[in-house]
Amino acid sequence: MSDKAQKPASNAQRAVRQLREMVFSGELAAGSDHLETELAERLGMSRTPVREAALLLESQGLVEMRPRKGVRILPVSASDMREIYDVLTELESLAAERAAEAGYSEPELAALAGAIADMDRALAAEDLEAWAEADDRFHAELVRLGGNSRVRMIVAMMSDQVRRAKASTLFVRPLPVQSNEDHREVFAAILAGDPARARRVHRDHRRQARDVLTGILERMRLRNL
Amino acid sequence: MSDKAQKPASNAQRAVRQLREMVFSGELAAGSDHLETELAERLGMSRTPVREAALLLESQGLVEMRPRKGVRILPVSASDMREIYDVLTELESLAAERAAEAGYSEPELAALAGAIADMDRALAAEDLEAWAEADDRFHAELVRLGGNSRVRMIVAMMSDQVRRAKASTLFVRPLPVQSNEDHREVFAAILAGDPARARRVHRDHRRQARDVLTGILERMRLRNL
DNA sequence: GCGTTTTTTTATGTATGCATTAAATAACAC
DNA sequence: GTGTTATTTAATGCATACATAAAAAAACGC
Repeated sequence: MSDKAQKPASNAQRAVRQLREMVFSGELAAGSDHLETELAERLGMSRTPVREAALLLESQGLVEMRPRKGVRILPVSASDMREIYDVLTELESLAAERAAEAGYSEPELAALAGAIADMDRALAAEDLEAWAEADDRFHAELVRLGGNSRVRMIVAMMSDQVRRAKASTLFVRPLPVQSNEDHREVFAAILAGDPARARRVHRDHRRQARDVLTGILERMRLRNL
Repeated sequence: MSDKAQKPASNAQRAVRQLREMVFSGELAAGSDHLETELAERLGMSRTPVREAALLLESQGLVEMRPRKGVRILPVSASDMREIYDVLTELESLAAERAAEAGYSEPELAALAGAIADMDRALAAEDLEAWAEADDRFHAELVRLGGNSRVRMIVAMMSDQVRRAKASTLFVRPLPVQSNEDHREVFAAILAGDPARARRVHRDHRRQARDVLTGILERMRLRNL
């Protein structure tokens, strides 16, 4: 059903993928600079595809290219996080509303229900990594159901930007019990075909998340993300 | 106060600017394909900076690069337009809300008021071009006042995508009398510090615009944008 | 003629070379 | 030693060369 990459895939594409991985894993630390030549060597290719990849990542807000300093991995501050969450809140709420309007049948919402179930399981087992993974899945699926490809793209972009910060704060946050409640309610509203409720609930859910996360970030400002 | 580009500006930047112009002016028609070499020649530079520019424009959704077909200028369909307006509606409404929360003083809102005045003038003179320009200015300023740099970027991106379509439909649309009313009301709500009203009014305004525009596009589907 | 295979053409993706210029270092005056 | 100027170093931005692969054209079999 899902064959990701059968074809060779260009070096530039590989560079994008690998650089993203390196940023998310922290192998390229936030705030650090890296010369094009250095990155090219590390990826085993010439500067050209690396440069193209860096340009793309720059347009996505993950890095910044400065004339002589190299590629800088952009840190994410608390105020960045607030901005990003505000965007996510608006666009995901829209997606929730649209999903509720679309009148999906229960089987069509299976993926969403699956993500919720996984989050419950993960929460019970106190497996935060698994919870975070299922949470991502829930939000991605919600946006997919919203049926707006531009919303999907923008949300993916913004999610990338918070991914690092989320990972670092995951174990500092309170157990996301309320979160699971919220997700269930969004799901119920979509299934019931109640757009206004879906929007409102999801909106409040995201606002909540934003405040928790930015609060933590402000408190632990020592280390950059 | 505002010096755009004193320094030489790289070829790649020039390529971005010029290609954008060419797309907006229709010199590069929607749906048409252009080889990198051809564009490079037209811009008087080598393929490298042209390619970088095209890559950027691709990430902004203006063009698409297909392996052997060249750079394709993406057409904007009615359903694209609906997607884009939905995004604009959400994010600009947020900006309006935040602007109202910020409690700007009247002088700080001068640019916004200026845009509204210009729109009134243009409307009275039935100068639609001038009206469209002032309308753009109003929306850009509103988003600036919202104070979220990511919202600003995304809105700018989406606005670019509709710019061509707006130009083509400008003279088919009814005179935007209601539009001016709406803008004045959004302004009043911001000045009065009433976030909920600013959001609601702007939201309705955008929805309205979306329906008008997509309606027209669906009716005149003959020519691509 | 028409379908198939071979050859040719050509656009891209990538590597590489090089001029430019910013930064760093050294030289120097005092 | 410190502030200034000259020199060196090195990273980028761009041009260019080239291998690859896809499409177009030609050759061919029947």
